[in-house]
Amino acid sequence: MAQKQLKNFFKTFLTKERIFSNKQVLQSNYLPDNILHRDDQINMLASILAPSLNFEKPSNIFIYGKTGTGKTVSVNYTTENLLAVSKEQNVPLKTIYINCKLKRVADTEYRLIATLIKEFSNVSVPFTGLPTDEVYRIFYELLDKEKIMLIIILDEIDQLVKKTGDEFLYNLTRINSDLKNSVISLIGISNDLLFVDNLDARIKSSLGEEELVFPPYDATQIQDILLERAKKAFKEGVILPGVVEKCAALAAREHGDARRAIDLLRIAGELAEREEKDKLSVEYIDKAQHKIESDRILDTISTQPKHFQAVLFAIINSTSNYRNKDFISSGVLYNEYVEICEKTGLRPLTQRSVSNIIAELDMLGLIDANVISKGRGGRTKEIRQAIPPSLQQRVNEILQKSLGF
DNA sequence: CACCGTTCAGTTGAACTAAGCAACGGAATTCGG
DNA sequence: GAATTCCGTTGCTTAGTTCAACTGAACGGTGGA
Repeated sequence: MAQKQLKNFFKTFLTKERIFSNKQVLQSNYLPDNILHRDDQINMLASILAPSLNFEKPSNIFIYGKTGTGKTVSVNYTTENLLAVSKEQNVPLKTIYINCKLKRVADTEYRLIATLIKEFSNVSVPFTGLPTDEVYRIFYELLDKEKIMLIIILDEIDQLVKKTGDEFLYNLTRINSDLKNSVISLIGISNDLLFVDNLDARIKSSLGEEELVFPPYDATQIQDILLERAKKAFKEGVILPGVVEKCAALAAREHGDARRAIDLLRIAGELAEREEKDKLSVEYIDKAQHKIESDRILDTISTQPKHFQAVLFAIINSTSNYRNKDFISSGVLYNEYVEICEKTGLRPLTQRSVSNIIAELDMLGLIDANVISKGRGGRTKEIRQAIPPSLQQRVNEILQKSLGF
C-alpha cells in the first residue's frame, strides 16, 4: 500500500460507518451489570459471602460447571458488588482472582502462592530458589500484618490439583487457624464435575462447605444473553434476523457455552466490518465459527515450547497424505523426532519425555492418540493429527519458521 | 477348536539428577575516625 | 573496629532422565473332542 493510500485507509477506517456501537460489551473480560439466568446462583453466592461484611469468615465455596456457564462472570459480579459495599462500610475486604490454568503463573504449588503474594501486595517473590514453606510464611506474614478479610478465587482449580496434588488446598484451608488478625476464604471453580471425588477427605470437607452447580444454558437462555449483549454492542438494525438464533443454536450444541456464543457474535461482527458491510448476516456466523477454531489451533501451536513443536512437526510430516499412512506409532515417531532435532540443532529429549509431550498434545486436541496393543507386536500409541486440512499448510509454515528450517 | 502361557514394544509411575536460583554466613575489603 | 562487598555453601524448585514394573492382545504350543 502506498503511503498516500495508507493515510486514506486510516481516515476512512475512522469515518466508516461501523457495525459496532460498543464492541467492549462482547469482549471476554466485560462484566455485564445484569447477568441473566443466574439469579439463583448469584443469590446463593451472595448469601454465603455476606457474613464477610461483618468480618465473619464465609464458608469456603466450591463451584462446578462446564466452560461458558457463567461461573467466572457470576463470581466476579458478586465479589465486585461485595467489594463496593465493603468499601462504603470500611470493611477491609480484598479478593484475589487467580486462574490456575495459566502456565508459569500458577501451575505449581510454589507458583500459586508466589502469585498470591504478588497479587496481594507488591512484594515480589523469586520464581525459584525458596522452599515452599518459606513462601507460605511470607504470605502468611503479609496477610497477618493487618486485619483483612481475603477471598481467594481459584479458577480451573482442577487443573492445578491434577498436576500437583491437593496438598496446597490443605495448606490454604489450614492457614486460617494460624492467623490472628486476618481471615481467608476460598472459592474454588472447576470445570470437572467429578473433581471433588478424588480429593483427600479432609480437604473435601473443608473446601466443600458450600457447593454450587452451574448448569449449562439452553438455547433460549443463550439467546436471551446474546440479545441483551447485542443490543448494546451493535448499532440498531445491523443484525439481520436469524443471526442471534443461529449463534445460540451453535453454542447450545456445545454444552451451552455462552462465552463461545458471544465470541462467535463478536468475530462475526468483526469479519463483516472488515468487509465493509453494514449488516451482519448469517453467513458471517459460519465464517466466525471457522475463524475461532483456526485461531485457537494456530495460537496454541505457536505458543508451545520448541520440543512440542518438533514432536508435532514430526507427526505432521509422517502422517501427511503423501506417505499414504494416516497414523504413526510412537517408536517411529521418536526416531523421526530425533532426526528433526538433529536438523535443527535441538538436543533431543528422551522417549519418556516425548511420551509426556504426546499426552499433552493429545490433551490440547492437536493430535489424536490411542494406546493399542498389537499382541506380540507390542503396544504403541497410534497417533493421528487432528488439525483440520484447511489449516495444515499454515501450521506447517508456523512450525518450520519457529524451528528454523 | 478352545485355552493358556509367552512375548513384544511401549506406557506409566516413581525415584533421581542437573541446572538455576536465593539466602546465609564467613572472609576479604573498604571506610571513617 | 564497623560496614560493606564478595564468594562459597546449602537448600530449594523444576524440567528432564533413569529405572522398572506393568500392559494387553496376537502368537504358538498343548490338550481335548
